[in-house]
Amino acid sequence: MLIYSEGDSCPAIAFILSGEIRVYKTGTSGREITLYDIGKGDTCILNASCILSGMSYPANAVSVQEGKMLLFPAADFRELIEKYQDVRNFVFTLLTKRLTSVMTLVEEVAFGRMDERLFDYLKEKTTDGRLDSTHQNIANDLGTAREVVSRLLKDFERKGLIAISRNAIQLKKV
Amino acid sequence: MLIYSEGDSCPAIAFILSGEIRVYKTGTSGREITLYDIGKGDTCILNASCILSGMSYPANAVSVQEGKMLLFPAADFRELIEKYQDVRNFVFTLLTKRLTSVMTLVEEVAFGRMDERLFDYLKEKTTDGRLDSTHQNIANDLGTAREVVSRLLKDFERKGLIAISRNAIQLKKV
DNA sequence: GGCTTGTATGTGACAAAGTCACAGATAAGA
DNA sequence: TCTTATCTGTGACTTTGTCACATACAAGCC
Repeated sequence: MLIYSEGDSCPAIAFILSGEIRVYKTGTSGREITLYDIGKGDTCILNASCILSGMSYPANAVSVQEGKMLLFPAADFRELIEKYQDVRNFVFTLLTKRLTSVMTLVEEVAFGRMDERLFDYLKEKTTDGRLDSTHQNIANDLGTAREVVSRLLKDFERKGLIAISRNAIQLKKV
Repeated sequence: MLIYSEGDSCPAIAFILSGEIRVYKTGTSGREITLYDIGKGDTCILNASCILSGMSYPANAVSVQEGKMLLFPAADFRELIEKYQDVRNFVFTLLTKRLTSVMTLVEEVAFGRMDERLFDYLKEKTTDGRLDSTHQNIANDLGTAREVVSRLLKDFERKGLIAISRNAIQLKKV
């Protein structure tokens, strides 16, 4: 489900109680790239920063896994920020973490090789050696084309690193 | 002059009085990409956020044009933040702007065509239709290789869009 | 002037990644 | 079983990045 689109204003700040949200950018050709995921216990900090700076939401957010979130009205959140130092520190820290992680993403996209990025992705996203996803979804996370993912995965399979089946990839043990 | 390297800690926050600073990332192959520039009146917000979150500097910063900056000790800055709402708003807003601009950079690097990015760069960096820079410096800003910039500029020249000379590019009027 | 040295630019050949077009394969329902 | 939608595979071609090397230009020195 779509939660925010680029250019939206933020009437409230969301604290994620369960589920998972993907924050991503879209290119003209229809390709997508995931900026980061937010899950249980996280706050959509982009939300917070929009509220505090009065700017509009600069990306898209969509729920990957259904879940619940607490929506805290913008005005009340501003009050919290004014009153409690801990809240301020929490927000500053999270904002810095996101800025840092997005900077690292720039580096990876600009200089990283696709095969390495894909393999790292598999290692990270896999649970018990298994990832249930389509090549298209993987491509949307990495910011590349579906065909590129399909080709590289086929290479990995030929090298005996993984096993491919429809909607799933099995990472083989070394 | 190198100001910060990736992993440095931040003992103070810098307010730029004159000159210009380039914040960039480096890849393993030696290629570079500029994340953003900061100039007169700007604050190195990455600095601020490191101070407030206790993290280390996640990029490199180097002075492009010599100038002066006011260094404000970290502890004093923390006090300022606690006392004045205006300072907090200033920091939140700047942090959000940077996060937004770096997100946009991800989009450009992931989906943009190099010829378009280069031409936009020329239009932006040019003063009175002239840019004094080497192909290598341009490549370092855009996150590509020198050869790519040289080739594309040659194409532009053949199309009559620019004139190339050593250390300078002249943008022709349409 | 010519010579040397360093920096900047040009270019061909090849590798990696993205685009386009289409062929099969598989799953889900009617 | 048949139809339809989704997912995956692949060849041909373009764009971008890498490597190797050839010029070209500027500045200082003899």
